Amino acid sequence: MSKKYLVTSALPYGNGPLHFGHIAGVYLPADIYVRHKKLQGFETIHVSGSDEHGVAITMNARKAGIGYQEYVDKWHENHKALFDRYSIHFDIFGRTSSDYHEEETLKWFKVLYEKGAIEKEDEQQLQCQDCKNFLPDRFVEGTCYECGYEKARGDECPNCGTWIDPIKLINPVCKFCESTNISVVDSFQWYLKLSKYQKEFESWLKTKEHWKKTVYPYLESLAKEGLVDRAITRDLDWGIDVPLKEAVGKKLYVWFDAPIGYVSNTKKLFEGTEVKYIEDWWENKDTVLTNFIGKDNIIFHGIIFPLMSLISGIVKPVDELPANQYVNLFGKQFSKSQGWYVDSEEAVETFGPDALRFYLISLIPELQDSSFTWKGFESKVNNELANNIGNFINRCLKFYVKNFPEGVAQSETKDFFGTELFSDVMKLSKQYSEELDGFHFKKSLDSLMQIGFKANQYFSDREPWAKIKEDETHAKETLYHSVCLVYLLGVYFSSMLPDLSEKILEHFDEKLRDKDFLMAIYRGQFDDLKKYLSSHPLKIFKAPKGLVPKVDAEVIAKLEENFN
RNA sequence: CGCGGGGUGGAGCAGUCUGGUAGCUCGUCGGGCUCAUAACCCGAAGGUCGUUGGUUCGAAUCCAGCCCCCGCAACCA
Repeated sequence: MSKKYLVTSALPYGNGPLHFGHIAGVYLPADIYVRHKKLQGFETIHVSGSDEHGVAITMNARKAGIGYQEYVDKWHENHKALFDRYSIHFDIFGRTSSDYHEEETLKWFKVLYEKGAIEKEDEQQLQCQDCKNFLPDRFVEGTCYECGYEKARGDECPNCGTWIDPIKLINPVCKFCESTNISVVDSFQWYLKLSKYQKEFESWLKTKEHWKKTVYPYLESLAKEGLVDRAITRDLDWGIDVPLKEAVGKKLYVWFDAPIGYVSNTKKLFEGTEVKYIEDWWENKDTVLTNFIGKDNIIFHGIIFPLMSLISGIVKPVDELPANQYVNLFGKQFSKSQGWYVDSEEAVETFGPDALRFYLISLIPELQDSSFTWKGFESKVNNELANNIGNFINRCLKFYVKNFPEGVAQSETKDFFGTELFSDVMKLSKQYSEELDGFHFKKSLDSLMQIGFKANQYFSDREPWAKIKEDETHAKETLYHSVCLVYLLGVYFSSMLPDLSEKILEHFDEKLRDKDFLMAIYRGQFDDLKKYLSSHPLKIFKAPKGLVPKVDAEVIAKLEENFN
């Protein structure tokens, strides 16, 4: 049985716009990986959806003066539309406020509860007596009992760094309604007893030593400190009801149900088909489960959800966790409220998906934070994508159409597949593919750029513009081989820059755009192509136009002004 | 002494596990070419690899200390 790939992207929280950090850190690499695996011929699905529960959503919906559902509806549509503009494709993009998700989540709760992994525990917490909200962490501010700083949050004092116990805060203030009428109330919540499964976790984690060094050592150190039980219920009026009689008014904590969203959305994807979402995918030993996430999610995807999976036995735990670091904006974290922000929707409307995807790939923070700048965007797109790839395709196709409008037959030239050029390109494409398999997106893109460089070098060395006057056969061969390279570039770019790829391939015969045909070439199998070329002249139907438009320096200068 | 990551020519990064003349892309400078999106090709300059000390015939790479930056710290989704 050959492998199949179940790829998930962190469910975007339905609470605000997505910025370049989300795109470059999670969704873009996931999209590229999925396209890559599909092109290689593996059965692959990309699952994600909106994460629509939790306190932050209730707060912001109230602030916006609209209902919770209406609020999350809005962001769900917004995120979907944005992904579409960036050509980020999901096989399903569902939502956690749906019935099918609630059903799946309750199943998990029941199984975990029956296995003794969930227990009720008493606790004290702050409650605002005016708005009646419970006040965990940052929903309360007050004076630090260690250093006297007046704006200490319920989780941490920004002044002295003390880890705050909110109950001990002096003069607490409710962040929902600014009331100071706050009292300590006795309460109880249900806890996921992770500490009971320390051994199971450690032996599972040992099988993940190959995970990258920003992930494995971190998890290892957390395991060493000992797993901590976590409350998975909340006093809220939005979310999934805790399915226990004594839990009236309590909801499941958003982080309990969010990762289950991967499973529930898969279920939804195959609804009404023969496919069994658990047996065929989530439990299948041939499935490689990969979670694309940002570094803030490592605990949930590297400890909590894997343990929920191991304990419940409902699904198998994650296989690959290529978590990325953060993309900053001019060196500082994105912050909508402080205006340190770029509207990613406006950006893609202005520059199109190819340019942005290209730059964002180079920013994928695989091992360390990276930084978005408009100047960087301009220089990367113009100097590399446009000048190297765009210009090569342009110079080559224009020359070809002008001088050989009827195309060139293979019999008129030396066999392309026997050339050193071809074997060089094969080496690079193999590298490209292997780097992608290992989640090394930047290096992978490098290999593609190397193909572009080889192509330009070949074209220049052979001087077809001069040869055409004295030795037409020579020029013909150069162009024939160069056009073959253009075609290969079109094929290889289909995982990284699908829009550009399509634009390139549009210049070729319909047969050469056939999906199976492309997949074979992507995998390095050229029999079909050879057969086609032996019986058809390679013809380009139209001169290229605006394949990779350059980014306008003046537009960039204006955009850059906002960040001085 | 909370945890993790990072500090490599002007910029962005690879190399560190498995020590052995410091590598890539961009930029800069010089040359070539003119088919092409003032693009492309060839060549050159530019780094005591954060810092101090240690191990070694030899350290960016191993060990110890220190300095600086970023993130996380499990109820920020």
